[in-house]
Amino acid sequence: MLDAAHELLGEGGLNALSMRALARRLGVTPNALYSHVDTKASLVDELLDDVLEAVETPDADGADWQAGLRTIMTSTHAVLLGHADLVPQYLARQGARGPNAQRLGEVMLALLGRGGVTGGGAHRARQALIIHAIGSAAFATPLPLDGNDAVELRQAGLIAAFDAGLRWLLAGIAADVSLATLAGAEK
Amino acid sequence: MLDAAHELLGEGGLNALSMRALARRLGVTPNALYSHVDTKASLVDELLDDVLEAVETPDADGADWQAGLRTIMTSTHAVLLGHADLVPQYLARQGARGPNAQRLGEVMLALLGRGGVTGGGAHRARQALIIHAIGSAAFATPLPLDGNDAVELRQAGLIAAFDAGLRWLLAGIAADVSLATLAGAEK
DNA sequence: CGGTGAACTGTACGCTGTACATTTTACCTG
DNA sequence: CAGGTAAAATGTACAGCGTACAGTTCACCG
Repeated sequence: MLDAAHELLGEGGLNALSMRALARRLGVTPNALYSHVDTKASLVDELLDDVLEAVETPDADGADWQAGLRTIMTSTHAVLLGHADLVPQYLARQGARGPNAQRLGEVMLALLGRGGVTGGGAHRARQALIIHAIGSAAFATPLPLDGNDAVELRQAGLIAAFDAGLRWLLAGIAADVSLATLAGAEK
Repeated sequence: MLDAAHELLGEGGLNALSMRALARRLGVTPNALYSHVDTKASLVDELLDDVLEAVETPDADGADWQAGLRTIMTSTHAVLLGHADLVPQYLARQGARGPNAQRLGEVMLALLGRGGVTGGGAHRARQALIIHAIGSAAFATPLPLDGNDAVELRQAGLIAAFDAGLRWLLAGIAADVSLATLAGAEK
């Protein structure tokens, strides 16, 4: 059933994913779906988290924590770009409901911790990174009226902007750590 | 009519804003609305841009361009927080359709230019800042199931995270300018 | 006074999510 | 193999949605 839902989403976007269309595809009456799913919103939540399974998680114990974060955020961004319809929903859900999202969040915290970012600072840093990744993907959602070629051109620029923003954020986070270290050394 | 739409939005969120409900409030049949508005989506677009009128625009020729950007982004963030329902839509629209949004975007470019950020770099910087502001607001959208007190507590943390991210971005943007200046001096 | 355009109405279509009571199906236990 | 039980699917139904279409009212201007 989730498979069929993903198919519909891929073929006709979020508009094509109605309970009735999904039931039709499965050769079943619409209400049968409610034996497997509480509500349409929760269905979308599941789809949302499914998508994140494709995100590439770096080894949390690797050498360079910043590179690790860059990998995970870039991969998240790329994956979300492939599911533009879902992204606005995602932000409103704080991107943190399903198990996959949770796993990614924990890897991020671990990486930050290995860089010396802990406690409230780590949560703030993680949130800024998440917002940047999801927000950038949402920004790339093609408007219905744009042509296909125009879309691709725009996407190249958007990816460059994503990359620049990601570097700024990571640099800022790392700089804060240095500051804290210096302040600690002074004591 | 836009006033009535804003009222509905304020009272019952996006769910309460249906063409039929709006018509009811105006004492009119639903179809009468289509003499004033192309489609519901375009109505929402207008509402969206209306909201941005409240954003505080600093003097683009003021002393400190970074402070100016901080003001405009913080104000945007605060304004959007008051209209949580609209924010996800906003991101998907690239927040750049209406005249108010356009005006804000130009002020941002002007401020960046005064800091020596120009060309493609300025567009990337602006985009990162916009994404951060809108994305942070979207992240703060209260989930239906949360209690009111829990929401307010969370919002305090979210605003702190917004602030931290904003500083990181600005610092990164400013640092890039210094680098470019140094590189230019070397030539 | 006649005409023109905007505003509005009534009717209608096809779609949405989902509640309720009922029936079919699959499986486990005695 | 028989009987019970729980999951799954069904038919019917409701209230709502956005909006297309054709026709009417009405204010205003030449």
